[in-house]
Amino acid sequence: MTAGLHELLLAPAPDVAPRLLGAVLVCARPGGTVGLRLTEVEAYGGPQDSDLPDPGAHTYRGRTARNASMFGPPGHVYVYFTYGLHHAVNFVCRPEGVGGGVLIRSGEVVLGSEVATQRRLANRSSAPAFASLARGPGNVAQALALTRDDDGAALADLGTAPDPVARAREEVERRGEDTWTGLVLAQRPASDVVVTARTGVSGEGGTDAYPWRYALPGEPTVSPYRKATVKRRRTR
DNA sequence: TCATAGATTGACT
DNA sequence: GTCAATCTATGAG
Repeated sequence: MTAGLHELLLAPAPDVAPRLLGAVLVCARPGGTVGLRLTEVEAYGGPQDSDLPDPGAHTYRGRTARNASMFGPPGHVYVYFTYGLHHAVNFVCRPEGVGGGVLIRSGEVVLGSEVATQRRLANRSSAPAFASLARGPGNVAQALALTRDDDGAALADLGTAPDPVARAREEVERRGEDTWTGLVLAQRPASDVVVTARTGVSGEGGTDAYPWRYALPGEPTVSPYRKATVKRRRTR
């Protein structure tokens, strides 16, 4: 028997993150329901989380209006807006006040791929390939239709199942058209996990000192590793 | 008040 | 490989 979701989310993010691989995130909305099997996540520590402060985390410099939900109770989502056009989704972990979380970077769409495709088409000229429906944090949020409006929303514990996709499908049947967000954990934790430095994080937080990016091996839905971009000075 | 960088993405050279 | 989309937070002036 495994611990429940909310118990799991009390642990430090680097412990929680690999355990979430293979879990299925379900976002039911009036416009359609999408289920995502998580294939790539990143851990972000809170300022009080350990002896190793995390300069790559939004919470590193303390609480602001934007990141407040990261300091809230675990088992909720933190959705932030970045680069003026993308949203990204985190699960809040650690007890209230600590400020840690796990960023959902990529996943395989296992329910509602047609809905997800339609949503992704809003920003593109052509339909994305199946594997890239939810590849990269911005695309995950778009496929699931998560925005700042969902920041702080509760994450329902849908239990642990040998077949999380089947379990998710059941729950969608049972709950019907209501708006809700939930997670089914995989009964068997991934035994083989790829661990790397975090993508797109500049400075010390993006180095091997923080090997907090976790992915399932051989999954086409995992985003390619990118170094943080070095922004050049604007020429005018 | 202004400048800069960012847990990014898609289009383009 | 480069670049633009342009919100949010921070630090310098």
